[in-house]
Amino acid sequence: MNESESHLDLRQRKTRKLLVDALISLLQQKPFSQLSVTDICQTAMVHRTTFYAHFSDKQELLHYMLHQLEQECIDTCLPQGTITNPREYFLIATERVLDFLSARHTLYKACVDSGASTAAHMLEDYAAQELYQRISQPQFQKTVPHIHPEIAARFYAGAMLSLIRWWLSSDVPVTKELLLQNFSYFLPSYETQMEE
Amino acid sequence: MNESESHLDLRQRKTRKLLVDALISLLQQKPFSQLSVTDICQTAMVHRTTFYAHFSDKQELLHYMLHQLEQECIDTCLPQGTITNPREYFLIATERVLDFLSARHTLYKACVDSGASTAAHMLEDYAAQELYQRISQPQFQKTVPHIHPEIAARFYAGAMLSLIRWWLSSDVPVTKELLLQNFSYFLPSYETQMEE
DNA sequence: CAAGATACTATACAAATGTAGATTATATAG
DNA sequence: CTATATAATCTACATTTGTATAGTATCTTG
Repeated sequence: MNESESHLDLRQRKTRKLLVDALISLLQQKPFSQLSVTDICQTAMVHRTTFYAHFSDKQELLHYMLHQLEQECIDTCLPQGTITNPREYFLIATERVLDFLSARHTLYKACVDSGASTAAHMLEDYAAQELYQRISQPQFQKTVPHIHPEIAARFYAGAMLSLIRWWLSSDVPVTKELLLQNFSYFLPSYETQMEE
Repeated sequence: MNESESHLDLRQRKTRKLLVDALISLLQQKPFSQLSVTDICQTAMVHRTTFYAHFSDKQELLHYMLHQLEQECIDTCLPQGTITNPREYFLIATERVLDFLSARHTLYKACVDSGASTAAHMLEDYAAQELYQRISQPQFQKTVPHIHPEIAARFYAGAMLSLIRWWLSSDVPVTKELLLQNFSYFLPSYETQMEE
């Protein structure tokens, strides 16, 4: 998606950036449901017909914005390189995503309230895809033998994002440290059985 | 939610049922984004002003409909009574939810495509809540000692729904049996360590 | 069953939506 | 730099949305 973006006309990229920035700015003030396409275009200083040349409605703009946010999150938060220790890999990823979304808490909340697919929900599909590639590495597969790698990816991505969504949405029912510590309990240990 | 429904005026329940039925019927033909409130009201034979007396927009009607669907799913699929074997509990629940949603595949797909919160996503919050109550049972807690019960609930609910969503959305990449068998690998075993 | 409450209908209207066609401005390739 | 393609603007219009107000039908309570 990002690479296809770069092949866009300069004018198109400019227009989309203006619209996304306008949306983010307006979401700090009003909930998504109360924003009109007209509002967004006025703030973005883009003609309304131009808007419809890019997006079929405001929902589509929201998804486009979330898509970019997720890409940034994935790039930033998922550890690069070979997985030598799956347990550590998941813990690092979870903590980073938690921090990433916490730092954008206002925007995250606005998206959750918007009734559209939440950032976390869309993130899950991305995260699962990324995890799938990494989980396919032989190093990792040793830790969950006989398991379909995509099933493992979906399982851990879903569990991870579910916990993150819960933690961000609730009013901090437990500390981040406790959450991560509990999460680690469920993770496959490396060549050994669960410790206590 | 359901119990508050029953306290509604007869006329209101009738109107809501007509609107929900109209929505479900129309979703068999067009994607949600192409439905107008006017369309829905014509099909439902309900005046448009009446619609707005119940829901602020079509998204809200969609959520209302999904809410009912989820309630039915929870009631139907989650095993009742005391949990004597957590592993079996999760497996039964997963299989039943899978079957429940499979039987409503057209509607499920339409909701996923609608860009609104998917049924599965909203289901997750419900399922987690329900699981939380059951996981609080001492019988279950023995199997995951020292774990915050709500964290366990969110973890398993997220993982379970993630797999279900994946399985329903993809074009059946694996058999249902393999999915369940793999899922069982991740479940806490009863008073013993992970088997190999 | 009658009275009062309240939900539905009807009409009207301002605002927003989504689209079509013509014109202007700008990016890109040669 | 220039020609060409194409994106953005502008205008106009039919449709939809969301709301306000008044009248009609229906439910519920006593």
